[in-house]
Amino acid sequence: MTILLHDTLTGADQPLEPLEPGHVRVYSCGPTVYGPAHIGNFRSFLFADLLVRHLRRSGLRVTWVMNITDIDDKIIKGAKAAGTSIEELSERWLEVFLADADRLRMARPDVLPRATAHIDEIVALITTLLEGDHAYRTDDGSIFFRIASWPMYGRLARLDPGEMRVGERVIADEYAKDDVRDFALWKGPKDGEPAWDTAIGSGRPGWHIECSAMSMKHLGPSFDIHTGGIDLIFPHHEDEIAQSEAATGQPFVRTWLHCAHLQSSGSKMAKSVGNIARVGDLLDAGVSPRALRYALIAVHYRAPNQYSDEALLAAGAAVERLDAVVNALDAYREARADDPSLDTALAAAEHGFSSCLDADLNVSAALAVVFDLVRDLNRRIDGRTMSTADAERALALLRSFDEVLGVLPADQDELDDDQRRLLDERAAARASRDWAASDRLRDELASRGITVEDTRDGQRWRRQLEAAHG
RNA sequence: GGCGACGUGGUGAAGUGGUUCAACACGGAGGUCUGCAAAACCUCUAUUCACCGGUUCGAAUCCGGUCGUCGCCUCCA
Repeated sequence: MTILLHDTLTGADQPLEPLEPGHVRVYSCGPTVYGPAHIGNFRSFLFADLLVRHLRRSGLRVTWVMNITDIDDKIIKGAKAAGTSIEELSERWLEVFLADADRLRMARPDVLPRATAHIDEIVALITTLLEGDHAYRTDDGSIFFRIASWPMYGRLARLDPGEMRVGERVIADEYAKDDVRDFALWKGPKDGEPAWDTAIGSGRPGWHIECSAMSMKHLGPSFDIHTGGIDLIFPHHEDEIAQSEAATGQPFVRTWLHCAHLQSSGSKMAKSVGNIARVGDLLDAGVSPRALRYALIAVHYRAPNQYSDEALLAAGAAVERLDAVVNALDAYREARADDPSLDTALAAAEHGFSSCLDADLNVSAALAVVFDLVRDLNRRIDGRTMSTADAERALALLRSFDEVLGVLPADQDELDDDQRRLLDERAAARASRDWAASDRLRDELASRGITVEDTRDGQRWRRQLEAAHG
């Protein structure tokens, strides 16, 4: 089926038609590594992750690029404050970002290009813009993009350049720009700031130009999908379009995808609002990374996602429901003929799940399909109507869904020797109907993070939903 | 001031003209099963979709208005 995606530029759902059939090129605006990303940032990264995972599960090859901004005002300021070098600071926070991303099970992008490693490409791009008279130099060695040279400016954000209030709240003559709306491609050298000596002079790259340079370097002058948070539409992505298309004369991006904000206590999660939560802090406090991931991806990407402790608890409960059915299917043994009605149910669920995600990544509806299937499977488990092979096929489908969702426990999860011994002892105690010992051992295992349940298939165990166990 | 998104139950949240359209998850109340639990299952938990008009045989879904919320216009995922 056709995959439809809601393009910010046209405001319409567009069928995904990769420039190279079967191969989708995706660029996502990544983090500025000057401190720990908050979970609002991760909502947008995980939305891209969900997209990439769904495309791959749909049989498409995906090249996913996510930039790392490792030079900018905040990093310079942060390094100064911390008394370390810019390289040390950005390296440190890049590691934290990757660790957080791993813990939230974000697929690792195929390329994680860094701005400081692409100075040549940035300089080349700016040179082209200068030659085309789309850019100009100022006395301090800075180079600006000339918005007046690009009539399409404002299309993405639906802003009329003449009506824009840009400049009202900034010092308009700070850089002696021709027009207050013009934006910096290259920032001239300043005392105490890093600078690169290049063909266009000494200085450092502006923020917008790095994304143009790196996306086109790794994905070509035109590529399929560019993602980011809704707050990047203007000016960041607007500027990317202007400078990229002015330089290449080719359409930059086919489909622009923007996710709405993660909200907390009524407004968007942002450092300046002071309502941020961080991955590391939450996990240290015992929040399950799988529950956190679920909470961040379960709402349609274009709708604001209300984050709260309550939402996190609800997400955890939903994940546990999935854990329970996976566990039950795993333990299920029944020597009987296959139930032909199961395949019908599985096929319907597969179709429903894929269709929902095809429709502009409607993950809420896809999850509804999953939970409908879960209820059906639980009924079949209770009724012992499936064969062992049926249960295996059902489990395989749930694991297949999880290729996109990424919230199920790992497949090959094993108890350690100590836990295994306790579980075996408990089985023996139960065989001799020693309930006191059985209950004591159950408590013992619970204190080690293992929940034990008794079923017709014998003891069934699963890990409690905690950070340490994930 | 300009632009954009949106207002569905106790909470989060699907659904954008009619065939279960009020999904799904969480929470809550009962019940079944169980040595006890847990999990699971069953029943119940919005005659109603911000409000007011209109279009239509028919609207949560389309149109107009009102009120309200959020976002962008400035670094920002």
